[in-house]
Amino acid sequence: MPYHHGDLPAALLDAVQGAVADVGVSGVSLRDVARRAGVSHSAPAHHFGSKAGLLTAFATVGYQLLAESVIAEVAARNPADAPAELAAIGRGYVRFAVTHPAHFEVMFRLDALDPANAEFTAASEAAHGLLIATIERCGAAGRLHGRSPELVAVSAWSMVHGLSALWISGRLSERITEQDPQRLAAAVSDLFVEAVLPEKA
Amino acid sequence: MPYHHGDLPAALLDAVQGAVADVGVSGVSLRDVARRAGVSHSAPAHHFGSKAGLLTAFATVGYQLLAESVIAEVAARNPADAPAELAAIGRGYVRFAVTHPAHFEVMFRLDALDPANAEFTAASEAAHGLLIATIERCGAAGRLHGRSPELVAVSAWSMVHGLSALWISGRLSERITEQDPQRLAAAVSDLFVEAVLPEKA
DNA sequence: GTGCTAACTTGACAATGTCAAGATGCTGCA
DNA sequence: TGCAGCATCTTGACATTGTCAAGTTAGCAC
Repeated sequence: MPYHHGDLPAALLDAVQGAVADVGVSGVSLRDVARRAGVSHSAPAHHFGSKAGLLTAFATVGYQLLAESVIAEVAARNPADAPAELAAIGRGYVRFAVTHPAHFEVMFRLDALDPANAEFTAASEAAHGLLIATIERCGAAGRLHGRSPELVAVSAWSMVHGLSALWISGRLSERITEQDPQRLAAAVSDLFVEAVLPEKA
Repeated sequence: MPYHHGDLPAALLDAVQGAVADVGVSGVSLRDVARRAGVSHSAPAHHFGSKAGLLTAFATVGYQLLAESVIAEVAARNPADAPAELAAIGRGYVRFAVTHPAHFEVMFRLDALDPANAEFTAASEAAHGLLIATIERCGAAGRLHGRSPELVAVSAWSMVHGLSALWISGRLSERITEQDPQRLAAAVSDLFVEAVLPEKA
């Protein structure tokens, strides 16, 4: 174990993921993260300033992973039109959440983060831009049927965000027969697009 | 300040609300709650067993308030049919969340709660039952248009839950012109009902 | 009044976040 | 090569926290 780690910040962010998975976000401590990375108890604070700084950096990685997941899902589906692309975005959003639950949970614990952090807000903004661009293309294709783009964007975002949050909380899977979150996400996304953005008015 | 408080458990639950509002869920401590109620540092643990016990009791009250808000909204609107009732439930859900953000946040911090608590699960179940009953009545009225009741229930729940969570997080109001969450909730609920449960297929 | 029991306090302990001070080793420059 | 500067990481300390054991107070049945 060399004195200089090589890339301790990255190792610490990995350790956060493990800690969240093991003890939940509320149970994460800087000292536990340090132990997992094999360094002294105050090494995390040296690199990230504070506990909030560490979690904010972890959440920033989360937004980057979210954007990657959405982009990958859209690319894989090669959607025929803008509404199909919106459905793919929904699938990508939920797929990110269920494959990276630790990141997802931390991303929305604003009271444990430093919301003014520039990289954090930039990453959040970038991910949100993907949604807005697709909604605008739905409008350009005449598929909003007179509805406000803002309203459609908020509704779509709320739906996939709520699905992700409820699924991760376990509250949803208790009350439903479908146990595959990906299939559920596809069904919910398709329902929204078919009902709200149909081909004919 | 008498030795016997009268109703210290209720006073402690009130103190939790104030503490969450002031310092966020992550910042709440048993000792701070005790100080706010004017009692010794371990009085909360005496009544609620542990920090998780206190927060679970607070979340249980939250589910009761949620059910009350939903029922009040339905009663106030006197909906003409089951889909209109579903829209009213959506409004009531979001209204609860924005008027009781502290309760709402704690209710879904499963890692800080005792999810096995019987009163907690019962209150959660009761609130959920309101949604399921209305969805079933939508089905009986032929308004599901062949869709699975489960899928419609999950979609509706996800949408209002996501809207509530995003609004409370502040992430939503930054990116939208509508600044009245009640109007936004009404618009989103109506959009869902009009698009997914229209009068004619 | 006299026990009895629930309500609450006091005191202690290990663990935590943060800060100051120190130790270590890389890196550029003579 | 040698050395000065500096980022990296450690050590040690302090106030605060959650929890538990033991003690104190007061309502209440008889």
